[in-house]
Amino acid sequence: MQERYEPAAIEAEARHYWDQQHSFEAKEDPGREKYYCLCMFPYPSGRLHMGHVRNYTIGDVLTRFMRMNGRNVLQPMGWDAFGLPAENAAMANGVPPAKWTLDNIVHMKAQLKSLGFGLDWSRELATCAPKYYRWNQWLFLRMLEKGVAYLKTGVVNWDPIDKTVLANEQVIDGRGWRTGAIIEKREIPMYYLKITAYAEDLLDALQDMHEWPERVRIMQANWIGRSEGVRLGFPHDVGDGGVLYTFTTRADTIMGTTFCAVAAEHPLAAHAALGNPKLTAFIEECKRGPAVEAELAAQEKKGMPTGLSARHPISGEAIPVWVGNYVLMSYGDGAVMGVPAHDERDFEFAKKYKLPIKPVIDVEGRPYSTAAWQSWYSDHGRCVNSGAYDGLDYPAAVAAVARDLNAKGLGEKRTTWRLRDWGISRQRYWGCPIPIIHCTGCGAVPVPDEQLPVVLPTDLVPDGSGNPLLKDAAFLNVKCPKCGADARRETDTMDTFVDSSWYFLRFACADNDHAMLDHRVQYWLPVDQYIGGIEHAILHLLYARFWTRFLKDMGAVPFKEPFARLFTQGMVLNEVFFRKAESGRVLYFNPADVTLSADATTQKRVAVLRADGQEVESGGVVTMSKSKNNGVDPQLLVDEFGADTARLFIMFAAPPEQTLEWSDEGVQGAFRFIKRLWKAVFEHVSRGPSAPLDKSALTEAQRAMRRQAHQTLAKVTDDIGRRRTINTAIAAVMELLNAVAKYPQASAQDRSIVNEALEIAVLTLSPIIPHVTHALWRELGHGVALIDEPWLLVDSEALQSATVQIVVQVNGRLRAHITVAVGADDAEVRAAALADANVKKFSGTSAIRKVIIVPGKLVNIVV
RNA sequence: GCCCGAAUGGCGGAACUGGUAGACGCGCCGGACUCAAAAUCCGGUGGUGGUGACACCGUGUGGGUUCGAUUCCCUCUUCGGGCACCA
Repeated sequence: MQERYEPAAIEAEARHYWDQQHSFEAKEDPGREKYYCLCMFPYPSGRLHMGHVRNYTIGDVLTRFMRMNGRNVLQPMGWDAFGLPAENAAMANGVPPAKWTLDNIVHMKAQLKSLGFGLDWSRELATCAPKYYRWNQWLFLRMLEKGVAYLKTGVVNWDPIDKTVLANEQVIDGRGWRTGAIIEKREIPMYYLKITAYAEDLLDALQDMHEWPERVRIMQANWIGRSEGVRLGFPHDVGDGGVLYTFTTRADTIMGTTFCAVAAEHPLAAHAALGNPKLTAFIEECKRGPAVEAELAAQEKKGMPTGLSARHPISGEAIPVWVGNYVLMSYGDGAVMGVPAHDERDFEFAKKYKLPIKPVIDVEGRPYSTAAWQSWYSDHGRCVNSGAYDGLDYPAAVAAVARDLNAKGLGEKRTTWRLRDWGISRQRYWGCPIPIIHCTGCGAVPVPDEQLPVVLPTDLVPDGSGNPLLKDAAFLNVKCPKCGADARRETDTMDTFVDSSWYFLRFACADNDHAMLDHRVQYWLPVDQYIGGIEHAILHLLYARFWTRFLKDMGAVPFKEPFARLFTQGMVLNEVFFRKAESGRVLYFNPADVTLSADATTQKRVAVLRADGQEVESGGVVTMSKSKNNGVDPQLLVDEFGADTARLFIMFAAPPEQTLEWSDEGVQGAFRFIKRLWKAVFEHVSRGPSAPLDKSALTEAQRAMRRQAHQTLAKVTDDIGRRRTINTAIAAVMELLNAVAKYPQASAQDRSIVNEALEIAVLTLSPIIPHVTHALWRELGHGVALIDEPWLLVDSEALQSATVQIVVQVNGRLRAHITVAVGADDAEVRAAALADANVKKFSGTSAIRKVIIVPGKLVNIVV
């Protein structure tokens, strides 16, 4: 065995072995239990970043672990290859998005291979390939047939200079990122998918998904946002008269209503604006406002009276109608009843515009003052100042109000959802074409199945001025499939979330050119373990759940939940550095090109771009991403220390579920540990083979060493298999190796014990650092490659111990440790604790009031 | 603004079901080896007081429950993720 640890040669050799053996090519085998482990596929942005390495290492650890535990594993990989960055790169470099994307895939695939991930590359897919996206188109047509896909107008960001639609990300402070032009909003026709039809099932099913993190289930439930409340109507005489409908979950506060507020897009607002230039201007201002909900909600609440009023449905009192910039047209009926006394937003609004505040709920007699908002004002309580409802509690009051409204034909109990239908039309080139043909005679005609796929041209280069497909005659001009007349292709493409809503199914049958899915889906799916960033907790995962439900309804798959178990890895963060040009355009600089120092006089931190010596601004510590240019290339680590060190380091840095702020301090430690492991095995095998262990003749020291080895095996098995805390698994093996290094080897039996401990260390580390352990396992004298070995079993005999240490507290404070026999009864433990000198000192002469004994662990003496 | 998380030594983190706070690693300090350095090995390392045994303080803030709270409840602060066209 070679004395020096040389990662480059060792890693190449191990990878060569796995390639030769086709170790990771998965085969359907109905006789074996399958394990489908999937990491969210990457966007091919150019190079891997640490977030990718973290994600794929977690997946690889679990895959290799399950494989050694006897499962037939599948771990595939593909590319989420459509999207905006390719168009941006095209504009910057003049290269077609297709070429840029495919080049990136080549590079990133080589990087993934160099990290030793056990991926089945025979199933590789890219969403930008016609053989993949034709099935997007095919399924979209099925959705159209079933009315699940439909056409409706939607609002987009319009850049008036570039005459193009911008993504939310491309709008910075209300201006276009390239032009600096003030962004307008436009309404255009778009295709929507009726995810709301599945809202109830998507919500209810979450309750049984115990293998998903609770926080994800809570986030999805809140996103779907089921609200039980009352729809209530305020009759009015505007126009020919009508009813202004609002929705509330607090019908018990109905008698506290002092105004109504409608969205700027509400018909009543439009009516009131006629001949009212000030209101017209306000409505225009609201409509111009931000499209993004976060900005909308954060902006100052503004309103303006319409001059109209409606009648309170119970009291008949006149209620003024306002336009409010915080009212969303997309939720409920686009109008709210204003109860300032019991809703914080309404309170703020009423204060600002001097509207009356009328308390109608008494919360356990707590005082009410209109001077300032108190947190309990929105709590449930009993109705007061509410006429017939006085004295009723929340459920009784809501029921009574609903009943009364029902009798008047002005409302009823209703369930409202926050979830909206999914708009999938994008006015972009680099995406999956929507298979529709526009004919002046026949309208929007679906492309017939036999003409699929509608192939996206790959040689166009966008220039920022609109969708290049609009200028591509060969793509644009077609004959109408219905009447044969000259017609025009739809140039909108699909949201890239469509691509990622079913790729996990396609890995089962990526080679099938005749059908979207086939029988192999039934063997491999659902995904046993899905792993990806917490940032996908809502959108991607919800869309995939919806898509799978549609496929089930079609009879294409036999299940409705695609991911049996979900693991959400924490984000890898890094500082962002940027400069803002006068045009408003923002340029990001990679942290690797920035030098930090402290200003000599002010001691304030200064960030300087090395290339030009000029200052850059810091944008805080955020997720590593292409768009913020704050990724760290893992290749630097792989080149310097090898893939095993890179993998070990990122797994040891933090628990996989936790956010990780990037720092490479500690990489040396990971490298040092692998070297120590190598050296330990080297020294052991240099002394020649060790004899089989004789378990019947062990000294106490030998027993202790064995106990630690098997405790470590048990801990690693549990940490990887159940807890998914790979960091603590590594720490446990480090402790074992420390103990082995200190263990005196006097006899042949000692050598056998060390041999066993080293085997446990090498095998348990193998999912994490597969290359070096592959080599070490062979050096330890095994003929079978480590990848094909079964996981080791804990020897329960080795875990046994005659005594146990117990902690003794006096009044909850640690005062002593005592050692007692395993299985000692409470009286013995109590006597031993009370006999301890330090315990006597602290309990003194005071009477013992209570003794709490936790068997095998702790004694607390209360005096 | 709303929803979801997080906060523990100089740093990353451990403490799994309410029971020894700081495992493991980094860094730092001291020592061995070396002409020297690197590498490696050994020892120390939360703060304060004490020669010492040891004692007191200590898990973002303020409160609460408990024999006992990093862990449970309430409040606030800061940071991160999401908010429907970034993926």
